[in-house]
Amino acid sequence: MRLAAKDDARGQAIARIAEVFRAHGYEAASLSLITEATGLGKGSLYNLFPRGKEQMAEEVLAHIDGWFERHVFAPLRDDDGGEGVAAMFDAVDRYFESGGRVCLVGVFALGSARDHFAKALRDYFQAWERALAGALRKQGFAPPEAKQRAEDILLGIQGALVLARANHDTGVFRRALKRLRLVARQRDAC
Amino acid sequence: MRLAAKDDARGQAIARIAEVFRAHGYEAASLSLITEATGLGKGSLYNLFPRGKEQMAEEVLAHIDGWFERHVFAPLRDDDGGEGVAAMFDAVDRYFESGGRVCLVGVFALGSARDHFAKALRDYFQAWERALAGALRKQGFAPPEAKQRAEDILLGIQGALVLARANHDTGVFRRALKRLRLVARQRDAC
DNA sequence: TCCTGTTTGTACCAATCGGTACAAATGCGG
DNA sequence: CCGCATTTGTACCGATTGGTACAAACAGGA
Repeated sequence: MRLAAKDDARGQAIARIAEVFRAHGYEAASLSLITEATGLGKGSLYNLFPRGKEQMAEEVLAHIDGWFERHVFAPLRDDDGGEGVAAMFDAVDRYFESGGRVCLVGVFALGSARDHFAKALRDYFQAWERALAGALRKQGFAPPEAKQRAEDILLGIQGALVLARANHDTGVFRRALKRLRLVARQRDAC
Repeated sequence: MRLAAKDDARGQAIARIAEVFRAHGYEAASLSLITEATGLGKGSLYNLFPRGKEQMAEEVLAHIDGWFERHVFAPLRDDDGGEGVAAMFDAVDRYFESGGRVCLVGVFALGSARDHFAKALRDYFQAWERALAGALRKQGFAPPEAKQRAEDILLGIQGALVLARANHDTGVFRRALKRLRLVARQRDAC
């Protein structure tokens, strides 16, 4: 098999595995679920990821981090006008399917897998918060204010995902996102 | 054993089991973990909870719901001045140990256990939101505004718990709670 | 003190867990 | 078309899963 094809297979597998982890958490994502979701047997799975489930989770986290780096963090950092923040909200809305999809990093953070992947989880949220705070500063917010608002926005997104999933209602997420867009713009919003 | 003593044993067991579910989620909370945490063997466990893990989770959820009903929802409903909302924030801060303890209902909501306990999860958040919205209306907020702010406060608490746990930092939770207290009071806050 | 119903520890169950071994199937370079 | 390395399916491993069976230990009432 060509190298590019192998990378393709890896990429597809990682995407499928990510959805299993997202829906079930780390511990409950059994190899049989992963086998079913990917169509790959144990042989293939352990050929692609010799260190097993742990490596799968690491690569899934790296994959997500890469996606956010490309579609969220980088646009925020390269932002000159105010369109970086707006782009972030658009990307977030698409990524989480307006609250129908949950945050894998949040799922890992709440479970007992947190300790094992502590660094990745922390890095993800910190990178996000720093990029967002930077963009808010460029919009004229004072540094402490920008940092506080960035934190509030991240926290609002995560909370909205929890409530949306608990209530089987994506409306919560959509309303929250609309309000958080204002928090990032208006000087007098909370 | 006297009936009161049996109820005592049940109560203690439920509290211990709750912490296991809280720390590990539903699927990953194995009977051996529960045995260890409670000091009760399988015999005792299945004597107290004949339907096994499922029943334990149900009773844990009911126990939590009862606690919030007594310490949060009822004070909110009986509120005449503004002290009901303040009491809620105090109770929440204590209960979640300033972000050091996670929300079991949130953990269940994010995991695959959500579908099995869907009603309990939904009821918990809806009861909370309604009680809080009612208290906010009594403080003079228009009904839609009160509902929106209640939702934002719940969502903020859940999000703060996720971030606090991901970052190993209870500061996020404390800052969020301070800000949310303002959201419940100030007319011009977001 | 005996009797009876409850509580508890232990052995056991089939099923599944994550992971390994390895031979057969596969695909590519020559 | 051949030879060789990679990829894959399958059988298997010990450990652990949630749950059951049941006899021994225990309790309180008479």
